[in-house]
Amino acid sequence: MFDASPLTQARPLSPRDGDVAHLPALNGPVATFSAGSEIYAQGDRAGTLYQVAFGVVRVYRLLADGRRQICAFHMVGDVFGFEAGIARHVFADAVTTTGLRTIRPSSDADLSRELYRLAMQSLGHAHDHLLTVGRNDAAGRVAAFLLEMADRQGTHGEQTGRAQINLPMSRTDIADYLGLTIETVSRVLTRLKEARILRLTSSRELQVLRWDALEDLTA
Amino acid sequence: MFDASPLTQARPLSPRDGDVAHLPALNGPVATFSAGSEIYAQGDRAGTLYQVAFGVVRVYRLLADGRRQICAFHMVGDVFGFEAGIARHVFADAVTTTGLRTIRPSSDADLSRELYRLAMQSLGHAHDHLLTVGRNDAAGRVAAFLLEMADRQGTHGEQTGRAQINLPMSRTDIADYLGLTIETVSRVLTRLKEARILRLTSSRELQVLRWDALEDLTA
DNA sequence: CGGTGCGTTGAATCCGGTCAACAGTTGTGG
DNA sequence: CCACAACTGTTGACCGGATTCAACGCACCG
Repeated sequence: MFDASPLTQARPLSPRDGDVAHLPALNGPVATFSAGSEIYAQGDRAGTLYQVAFGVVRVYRLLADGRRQICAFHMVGDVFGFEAGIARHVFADAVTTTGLRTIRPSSDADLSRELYRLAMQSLGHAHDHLLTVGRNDAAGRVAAFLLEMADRQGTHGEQTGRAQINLPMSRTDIADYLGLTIETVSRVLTRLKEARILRLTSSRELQVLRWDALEDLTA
Repeated sequence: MFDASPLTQARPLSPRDGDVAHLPALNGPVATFSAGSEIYAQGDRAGTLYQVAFGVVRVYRLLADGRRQICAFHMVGDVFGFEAGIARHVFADAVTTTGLRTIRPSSDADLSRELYRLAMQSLGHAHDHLLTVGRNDAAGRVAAFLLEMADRQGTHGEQTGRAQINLPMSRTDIADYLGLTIETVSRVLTRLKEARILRLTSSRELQVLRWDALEDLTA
């Protein structure tokens, strides 16, 4: 459809760019959260940062009528919990059973430098995500989502067999991440299946048959 | 056309405490950019931060086919230019004639602490903006945009006469900020006029007659 | 078994996009 | 000064994609 010019790379910058942060917290104790349990809520006192040891976390904002916008999914190694002020202005809870290490920002120069870099990665991701939500149709958003998940699982571009992606989150979560409805997400996935771009091995697991086709969809 | 008012931005939703930053750069020289001129481009080497002395800046991402998503408008006092890595992954250029002071991040602890806070404000704004783009219809997005502009100009909630909002940017800019088309933006504005919620004094200036109605639209 | 949560599929509706024409403003040059 | 072009913004008609509403399949679990 469109050829991606080298300048305008729409590809999300993978959080693995600087790979998993080597933070002091990596040695700390791991707190376990069961699927669906709250990590923090809007209005809570901010300050603590978290690093995902295992599992998946969703960070989101809510509207009064229940509409939800998921800002990001956080997976192994990711650090989240950055806030501008004294209070949380987003919610965070565990998608699956999740282990977290807490980080208390110290005055250590090297540490805060590293945390700054990680926070800027969050900002970069937010910008990327804004682009996909604001300027892609339903198919493009789902494609972008799948490519992001593949990146995170290190299976992006792998040949058949290794091209497995598993989705730890529900259709509702995906829809709320992409600004769509669950029905639309479902329909796009079946259309991608019918177009031989994906193979849906189960509702939470799929195979990518044609990466290039997926990338074309994100335009 | 753009008066540099004292800018007492009292944010109702997100607690954006401590407005204009008191940064050392405030005393530095101001570089002037004419309307439309580029400040930096995607791929440029990152590192420099900027503070707006006067005027308006748009920060955006581009797709290969020209589609654009504006991430943020920056006005007097705002600091922008934060990046995760060594290279820019967004574009920035002047909407109107704009003056900028440059900030080179030093090792000063207090400065970096302040810059960290400002960077986190950018992250918070990105999350807010993602919510409006992802979970609001056209009217809700335009309403959210107008409320944001009013906040920035310190006219939010003011009675008739002071309820003037001026829009330094074109309809195209607004559309690319909200993930809409210029036609839709225009239609929403005329509908808001017909509903006696706004009064359009000119294409770049309007009056808010009913703030509550605007806020209801954002749901 | 029936209940519940999750996902898929279908049909009808509607909102926003697309295409097109037109109006208002600014700027340029004869 | 006027004529014209170029740009920006508005409005209309039509269309299509995403939502809405609804039914159904399926796995899991009491």
